[in-house]
This record gives sequence, structure tokens and C-alpha cells, in this order.
Amino acid sequence: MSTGRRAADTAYEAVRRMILSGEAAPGTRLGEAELAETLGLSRTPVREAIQRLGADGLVEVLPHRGARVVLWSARDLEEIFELRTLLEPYAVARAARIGLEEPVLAELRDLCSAMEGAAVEGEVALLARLNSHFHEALIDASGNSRLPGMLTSVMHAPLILGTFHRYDAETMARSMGHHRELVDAITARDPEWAASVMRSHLRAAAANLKEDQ
Amino acid sequence: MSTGRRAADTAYEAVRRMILSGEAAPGTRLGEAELAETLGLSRTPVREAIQRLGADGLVEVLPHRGARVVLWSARDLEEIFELRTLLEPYAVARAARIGLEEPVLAELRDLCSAMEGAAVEGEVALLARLNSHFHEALIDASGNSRLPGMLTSVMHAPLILGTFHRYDAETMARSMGHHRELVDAITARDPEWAASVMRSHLRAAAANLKEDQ
DNA sequence: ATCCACATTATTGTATGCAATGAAGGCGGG
DNA sequence: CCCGCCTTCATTGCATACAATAATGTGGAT
Repeated sequence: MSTGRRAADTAYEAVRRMILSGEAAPGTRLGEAELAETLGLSRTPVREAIQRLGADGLVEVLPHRGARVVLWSARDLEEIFELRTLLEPYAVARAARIGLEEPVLAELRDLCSAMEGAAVEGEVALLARLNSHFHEALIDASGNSRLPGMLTSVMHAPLILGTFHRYDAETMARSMGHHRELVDAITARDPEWAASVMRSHLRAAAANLKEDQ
Repeated sequence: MSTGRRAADTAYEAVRRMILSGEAAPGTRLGEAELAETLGLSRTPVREAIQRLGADGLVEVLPHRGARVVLWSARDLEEIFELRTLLEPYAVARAARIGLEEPVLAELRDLCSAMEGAAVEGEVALLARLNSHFHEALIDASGNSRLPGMLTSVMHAPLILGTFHRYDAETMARSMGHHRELVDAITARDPEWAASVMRSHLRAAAANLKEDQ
């Protein structure tokens, strides 16, 4: 990935990072002038960045009224997990059918190990990041070049972060187990197996989210 | 839908229309200054419009090198139809489960009639427009507010247009039949039926596309 | 005291000028 | 004659000034 040298890219990444890290909480107003000053840029690239984030579904832009970091309702989470339940099993089934190169499989296994480590240490933020990385890698491996773009709007880390925070030890272990099983299913080139595990993985996450909110 | 009074909206709709109507053919370069002059605006709102179209997947923007109307490869079509085959059956199943108000069903039936008329008259462009409208209505009826946005990038009329152009009389009649059956399945509140018909509808379209390219 | 109208103000939307980047063409060397 | 470098040019990217809009606060009337 090229470190975009355009100011608009800088702004995009900076604001995105603010949102994903939680520094800019949901509902926060994103004033163009304020951001521009903070980032040492003019309003033009900041404006472009905000629009892009709007297209990503991370901020809500109202004409003549500025932009705010989106607030997720219970219904939003429900919708998001339903769409993921539809698309991600498809992605891993495709990946399993195509078959992945050994280096890619190794990378996935490494991510599993790293996630297990983070889970044990209780480093939830790191875990959320690694988890996103893992899912993104699988989606990329599907061979459908449109899938990653389609899922960006429903794969935002704040959601996942919220998910992990609520996990007890058993649920966490189960989730980590799903990851391993997923890689094994793909390695075995069994699309049905892979898709089923992914469905379980996502429904388990959705159930956990539902139960306490 | 409000007729956006912002210049950026005007530009967005104008350029979008150029592309969807075929006035701006795939591969056409979209110069900011040129468009701005044509539309009687400055480059700023035109730029915003182009970015939005880029997010929609209608134009390809290369840093420092401008924007072009996207060119669809056979692989792109394959990917698109696979994703539609995943998402649209889900949408109609949901619609069937929820159940639609009679006025909505009536509107869908009217669309069927209008499409049948256009098909008989050979008005392919009109048919494509009505068809898009029909599918969009179904997607909106799914009750998942994220689905429409997700599908915009794969529901662009030029593709559909190309599809209808190749249809012979029998294939066309079958396609129109699918539409009617879809509405009936939803009216009967049978999710499985609705989803199956939609899958057939889309696979038939994909097969037709494949066969002659 | 409450409500409405109006002026004020903060912020977004648009235009324009300048800077920076990439492409094209010409010039010189091999 | 062909290849590579350098200059030139068109176009995008960015900054800033100005215009338009919506929110806010104030004053007066009921």
C-alpha cells in the first residue's frame, strides 16, 4: 500500500484513524476548519476526506450542516451482521475452492497466533485490529475484487471492538477456535466447511452483542 | 427525493446521467475544467461530483491523472452477477417475510406491466430503466437500510442495458415472467419462493451474457 | 413569561488563483 | 536511425477569498 502523498489522503487517514481509535467518539461533530487547522492543511483536502468517509459510512454528512461521526443503533448492528453473514461465508467458500498459496495460509496462521496472544493478554484494541486484518485477508482471498469495497462499510473496527469487550473467557476461546478452524477448512479446500464455520463465527458474535444491549 | 439545490448535486446528477445514458462512453476522459465549463460551474463542485461517482464505481480516478468512465471486463460482469445472486435473493426473501403494503405491491405490478410494454415495443433503453427501478424497489423493500447503498456499485444501468440488447423473444418473455412471479411470491409471503425466482432470474441473465462474449 | 421576528454569527458551499505533478514533444547524443 | 534526457504544456491538487445557508441569540409584543 502506497503511503499516499496527497494531502487529501493524509487527511483521510488521519480522520479515519481518529474515528476508529475512538478518539473521535460517535456523534462528534467534524468541523472542516477545525480539522484543517489541527492537521495543518486547508479545508479543501479535509472536505474531500470527509466526503470519502461519508461514502465509507463512517461519518454522516448533512448538507449545509456539517459532518458527524455516525452513531450505531442496535438495528444498525443487526443489519450489519446479517450482511456479513451473507457475504463472508461466500468469501471463505470461494477462497477454499480456489485454494490459497502456502505463504498466505502461513500468514493467516500467524494472525491466529497473534490474536490468541492478544486475547490472553487482554489487549482488546490490538485484538480488534488483528481480527479486522484477518477478516480482510480472507475477503481479499475470495478472488472477487468487488467484495472488499462492498464490505468496508460494514467492517468498521469500532463495532468489532465493542464486540470483544463483552466476551467472557469461554466465548473468546470459541472465537479464536473459529479462526483456526477457518484456516484449516480453507487449507483442506472444503468450501462448505469454511462457509459454515464463518456463519457460526458471525452468528455467535451477533448473539453476544444482542444479549446485553 | 429532493432536487438538490447544491451545485455539487447538480454536477453529480448531470455527469451520472451522461454515463448511464451512454453519452459518455466507457473509457471517456472526464476533465474537470471541461465539465465545469459545460455545466456552467466552477471546478470545485465538479470535482466533488467526480469523487462521488468514483465511490459509486462509475468512474475510475487516478491520482494526478484525472478520471475516466470505467470499462467493464467480462470478469467484472461475472463478479457483479455473483454478488447480485447473493444479495438480491436475500433482499426479496426479507421482503416476502416482512410483507409489503398493497400500494407497494400495486406499484411493482405496474412496473411489470410497463416493462412488458417496453419489451414488446422494443424500447430497450426504457426497459432497462424500468428494470433498474423494479430491482431497486425490491431492494428498498428488504428492510435492510444498508443494502441499497451496497448494491449501487453493481446495479449500474449500462450493464443491464447491455444485457437486454442480447435477449431474444423467448429469453425476454422468461425474464418478464420472472418479474411477475417475483411479485406473486412476495404477495404470497413465501421467502423461499421469492429467493429462488430471483436466483433464477439473475443466473439466466448471467448465462445469457456469458454465452455470446 | 412565552413566543415570534429579526439580526447576528458560525459554518458550509463555491469560485478562483497558484503550485505541483505527469505527459508530450523536441533536442542532442550514441 | 533510434534512444534517452530535458523542456514545455496541460491538468490535477491545494489554498484562500467570498457567498450562501442554517443555527443562535436578542428584542419586543402579546
